[in-house]
Amino acid sequence: MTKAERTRQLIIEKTAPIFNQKGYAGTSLNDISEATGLTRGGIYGNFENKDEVALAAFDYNYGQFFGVIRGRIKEKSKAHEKLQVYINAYRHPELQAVLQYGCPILNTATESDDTHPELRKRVIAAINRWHRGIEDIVKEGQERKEFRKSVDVKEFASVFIALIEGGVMLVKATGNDSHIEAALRHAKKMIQEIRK
Amino acid sequence: MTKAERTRQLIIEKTAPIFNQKGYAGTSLNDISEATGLTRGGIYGNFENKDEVALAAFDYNYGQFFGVIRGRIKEKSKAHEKLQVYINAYRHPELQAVLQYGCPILNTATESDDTHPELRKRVIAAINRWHRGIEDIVKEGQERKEFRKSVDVKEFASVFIALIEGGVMLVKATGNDSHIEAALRHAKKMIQEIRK
DNA sequence: TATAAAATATACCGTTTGGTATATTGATTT
DNA sequence: AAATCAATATACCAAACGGTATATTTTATA
Repeated sequence: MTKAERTRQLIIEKTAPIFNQKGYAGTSLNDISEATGLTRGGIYGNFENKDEVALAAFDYNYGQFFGVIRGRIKEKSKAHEKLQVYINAYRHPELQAVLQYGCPILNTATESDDTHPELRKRVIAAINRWHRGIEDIVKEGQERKEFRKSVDVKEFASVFIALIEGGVMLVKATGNDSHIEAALRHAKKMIQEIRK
Repeated sequence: MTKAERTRQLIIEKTAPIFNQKGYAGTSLNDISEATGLTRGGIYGNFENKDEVALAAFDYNYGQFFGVIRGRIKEKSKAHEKLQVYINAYRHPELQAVLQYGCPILNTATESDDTHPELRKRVIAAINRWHRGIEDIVKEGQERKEFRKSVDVKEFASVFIALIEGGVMLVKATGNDSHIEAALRHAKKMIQEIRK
């Protein structure tokens, strides 16, 4: 790992939380400079422009989140336990840093959908992978006869994600935990209801 | 209505969609100037600063949305029909303009929660009023013996809102209608399930 | 250890930012 | 129609913006 590669990584790690907190438009090069302890030269020697930093930061945030999730899912054998991982994620200590300023997918989605096509592409890819991940778990559950065959897999995944993201929005905005607790409790019920 | 009052209203109406599209940090005074056809003088003669314009714009967007919703709810007599109004809102032509760039509550919530306390206050107030509105409908349904007494009213409202907002996020980000269709279909099922 | 190459700091660029003092226009009243 | 006052345009400000050319430092190679 060369010096530049390490610096690039440092820039990503230090700015990722800032982009998640302040958004793309709200994060300035001064913010980036301050957070990394590097001057403009150090940043532009490793990234072409602010866009590239933002894209890499989103990828990092996304990767952090699903890295932990994937790891926890692998520990589980039953499909309903794997789905449950997403429900427990909100309270998982390893994810506190990433989720401190809200879900990066939610935050980046709402900012980029009408303003930043490149960032939006990444968001779409992230959502699709998350969606497919849930689909796969449900399908697996169906094949093992753990879940009913009648479940509409895609529909389940959409509702499951919408619930979680909606709950995150409500709790981050209001500071009132009861919102996400309600959403997650409902998601749990959904899992129970598709079990045979 | 004085000239200044009309101008103030014009500024709000013209900038409200822009703030919803580009966000607070992403909307510049040039944007405001362009959209209204006014120069800086005309804007700062009617608003103290950019913050005031943004706050007024949010209130306007919020008011537009719930104005239409409230009107439609009044037309309905049964509680389950009133809840259904929220589900149909997404496709209501009168709301197309407001929802064109996404839900203002969702957009403003994700941007302001860690950056803009004043804006966040408005968002919280909006969410609370929405939440209470749903609570009241469900309570009314319980009193008329249309809904089960066992329903946790607050919990129902949180899940209902989370579903809708999560669905809006997914459809706006991906452009794939199936997400919100799934979320709204599920919300409809939730209404059916609390009916006696 | 001298030298070449890579990585970062410095100092700057033009543009855009939010905001203001003042001149000018438009409306209202006498 | 003149005078007055409210409302908007003009012209400007300092600061912050994203970005770049070049000097300097740090690292790796010979």
